[in-house]
Amino acid sequence: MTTKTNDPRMPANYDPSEFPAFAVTVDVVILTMSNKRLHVLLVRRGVAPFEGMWAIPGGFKRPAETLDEAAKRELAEETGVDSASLLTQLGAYGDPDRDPRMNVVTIAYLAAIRRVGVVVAGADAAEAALIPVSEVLKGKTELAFDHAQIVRDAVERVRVDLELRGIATAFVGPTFTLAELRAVYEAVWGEQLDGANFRRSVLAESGWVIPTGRRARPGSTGGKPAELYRAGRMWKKGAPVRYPQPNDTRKEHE
Amino acid sequence: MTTKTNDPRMPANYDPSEFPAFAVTVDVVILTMSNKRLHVLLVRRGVAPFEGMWAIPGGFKRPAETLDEAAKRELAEETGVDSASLLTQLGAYGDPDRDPRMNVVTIAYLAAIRRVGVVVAGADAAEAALIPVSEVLKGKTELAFDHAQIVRDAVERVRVDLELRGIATAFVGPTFTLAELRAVYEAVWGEQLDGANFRRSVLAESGWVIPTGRRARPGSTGGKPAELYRAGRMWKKGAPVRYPQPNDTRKEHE
DNA sequence: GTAGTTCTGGTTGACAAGACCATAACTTAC
DNA sequence: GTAAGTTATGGTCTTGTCAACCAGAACTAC
Repeated sequence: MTTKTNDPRMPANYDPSEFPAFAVTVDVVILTMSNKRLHVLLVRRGVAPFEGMWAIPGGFKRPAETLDEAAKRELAEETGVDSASLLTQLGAYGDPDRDPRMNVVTIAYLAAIRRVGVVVAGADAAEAALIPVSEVLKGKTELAFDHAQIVRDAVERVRVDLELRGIATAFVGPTFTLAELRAVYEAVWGEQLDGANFRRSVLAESGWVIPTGRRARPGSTGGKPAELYRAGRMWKKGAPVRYPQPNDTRKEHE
Repeated sequence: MTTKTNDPRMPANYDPSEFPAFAVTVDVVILTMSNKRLHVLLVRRGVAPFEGMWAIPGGFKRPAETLDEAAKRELAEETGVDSASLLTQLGAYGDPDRDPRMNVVTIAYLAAIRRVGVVVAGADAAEAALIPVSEVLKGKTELAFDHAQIVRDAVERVRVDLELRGIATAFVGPTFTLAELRAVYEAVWGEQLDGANFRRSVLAESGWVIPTGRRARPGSTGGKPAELYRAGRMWKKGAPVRYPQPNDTRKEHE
């Protein structure tokens, strides 16, 4: 047992020159849409511990960089993307035994990217792949360390930020149809949204999406070609689309 | 010396046994209501650097404790409160030069307490006091390190969590009147709220506040004695009180 | 007693949002 | 070519929510 929950030698007041040393890593939960489902980029660990298991990419923070810079670097190393449309801090994870080797505090970041270009397997990673988040949430894909919890936290964060800040455009391309945008909401929330009402809500907030005047090519199944939009500036407050609240007054057939 | 801000020998791929060492501190932004205004508990630093300046309390994380435990410990050491009504992680701060002595990554926590009991000046702190947050936000009270930014982030967090999760009961006593609860919202948001509408909104959410049947003593200015409530369980989703949206700015588009 | 203050319940009007329908513009199948 | 299917987009209707406002109740101070 390596746990020393109560170390009697630990003084109540620390001497600044004699602090406990920690390793600090910055890990990034990289989310993207693929095939109408939310996916997370995972790497298969090539080294112990948890060798052979899936994990979210990351690495040690360098002393001369900020946390944001470290996250940006990790994202670029892993995907080749150098400018994420969304990259925010998610939280810190520092349980004593989360890494069996040593004391590690991890700062987790959340990244949303439009499309994964090259998926690079780094030095510690034997393989990299996009895994549906549902597989992770259901526990069908086990992750190393406490990374499953981190992914759960990341998805929950996306769910509320989608409603609160409307970060949906981070998941689609530079131009997109409203159906594509709606697919992001539906994938993250797991709810069907009415196309007409969605359109009205999104367009009501001026400056959120901007029509380009051009039209998309209809899909192979036909249909009226949709107008193409591009992302406007982001919100100041409130969001155009709300998470559907079950109306108790709806008809109760069965 | 342990500070090596730029080590050219740092390889791109780290060896796990040779990671850069960081000090990890856990600092707590302790907020409370006093005299109808939001206050933050600050300590005056007794040691260099920033000796004599105000700072938020905190200390080094111990290897055997979790981050949450560390925050709880710091809060107890500083205030004597052992069970905060609200204690959540706020974010991580790790800019390279935020501490001139060495590489320090700080995990900031946000605590809301009902009343400050004993304010203890610790080993590093010569003095402790409650300062109105407005003084910090306006820059009238300068803080050590990047603590001013941390306080700003904490207040912003409270503003949205008040709406999203209804954490207002964390700031009032075990029993309270609706006017007291309303004062929390008004202090944090800086907006006047209609008493009747506030009451309706709060009571609409069942289980959020529970009437005790007793009545408070009217204040010295008279008035009908208000009913006393106690906090129920917290929310699952949505909040009973929404941030007032100015209706006139809503019809700009078109 | 009257005046002032606070709490509490009621009403109303504007607006937001979901359910649903209708039509337009494309596809493929025949 | 026509018919059928699919998607986008605009419309209507109904319901619920919320802020503004009003009125009365219950206290204190004088």
